[in-house]
Amino acid sequence: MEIEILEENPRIFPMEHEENQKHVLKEMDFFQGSTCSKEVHTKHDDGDGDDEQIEKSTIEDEVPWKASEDNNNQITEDKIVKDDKMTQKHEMSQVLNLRQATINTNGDNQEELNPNFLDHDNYSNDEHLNESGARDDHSSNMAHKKAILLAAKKSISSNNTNMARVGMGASMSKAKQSHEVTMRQARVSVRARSEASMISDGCQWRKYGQKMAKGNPCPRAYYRCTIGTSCPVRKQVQRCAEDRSILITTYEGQHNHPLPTAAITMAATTSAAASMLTTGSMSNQVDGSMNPPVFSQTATLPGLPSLATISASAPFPTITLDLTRPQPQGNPNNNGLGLVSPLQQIFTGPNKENGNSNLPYLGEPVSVARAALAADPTLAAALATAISSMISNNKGTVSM
DNA sequence: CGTATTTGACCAGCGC
DNA sequence: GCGCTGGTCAAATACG
Repeated sequence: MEIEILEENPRIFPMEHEENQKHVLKEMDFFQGSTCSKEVHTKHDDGDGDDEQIEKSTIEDEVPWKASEDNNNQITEDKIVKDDKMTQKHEMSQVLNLRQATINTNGDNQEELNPNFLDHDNYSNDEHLNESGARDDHSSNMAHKKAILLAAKKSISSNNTNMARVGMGASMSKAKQSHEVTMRQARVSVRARSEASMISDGCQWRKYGQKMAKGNPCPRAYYRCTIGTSCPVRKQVQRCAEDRSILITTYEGQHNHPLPTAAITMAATTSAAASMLTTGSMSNQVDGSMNPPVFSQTATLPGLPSLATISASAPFPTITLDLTRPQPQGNPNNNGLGLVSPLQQIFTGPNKENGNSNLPYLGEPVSVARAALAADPTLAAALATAISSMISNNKGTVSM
């Protein structure tokens, strides 16, 4: 798995904002008790057998995470207090937010429903929406989207500014261009072995293009996020030229909407890995400048010599996680995906032997997720999302 | 019929 | 300036 972070603040979803946390809490409450994954996964199949397989795999892959969620319902109060203490560490805030979103299933925050939540038109469980009173006028939103797009096109045609473009097409308003410049600087690349045409990350994507890239016989597919209204997040999917069993997924931009439950649940676990990657001794190995982030060299993440490296040609740092690489035999902490010692520590608890107890301990529920992570390369996408979120929250505290 | 995908065309950036 | 390349658009097509 390879993760490239090209900007200091690559927030896929700015969880540190209170409103967004409320979104998450509301969503978790909202979907609680529903059958796993049905409510958050719409059909992705285009009619052929392969994608049908993908859909089935997605549902099956959801199960361990649902189990993790259920286990979190039984989490002790002590553990919650333990989590509260974690909030004192700014660099741990993302983990806590995600965990709280996971364990808070009693609906305490229902009255705090953010009206913006109603703007998201792709939560497919309309029945639940109606029951909760949060009606989603899908057709109305689609008409609104089209109106916005038409306005944007008119704007760009009559307002030929010299604003710098960031690899975008021609049909974009000045305001949107400005937005894109800010939002699309983030980039996260994931390398994972997968036979599927696209790994499932809990989000909804719509394909908008495909190109043959130079030096690779496999076409590169372009997707955009369709969950939020005019969500700027894009992703590219391409098979590795050297090893076509490796799927390279590159995410770019920040989601402007709450993540679907499936993505949140996965991120709740994988954010632990993200935390490990973006905190601790990492700053010892890279340039110490705080802002803007500039890497002067390639660094190997501590404890993850074959999983994660950081490198960049300034000013864009690159974190590279490669779960496709084989791991040494006989390592008791090897989970098969290269998530050796430090990540194992996150999953199993603080390792007092090496003195590094600053890493987040997610407790027993995550052991289920660990198994899922070991068995499911699609979680790489969730990890990428989590890492992006973590790094955004670590701005100023993590040297990148 | 509405929505998603495909695919050729178009545009901008970049190197020569 | 020109050609190459990557990224996006949008009409055509497929699908449920």
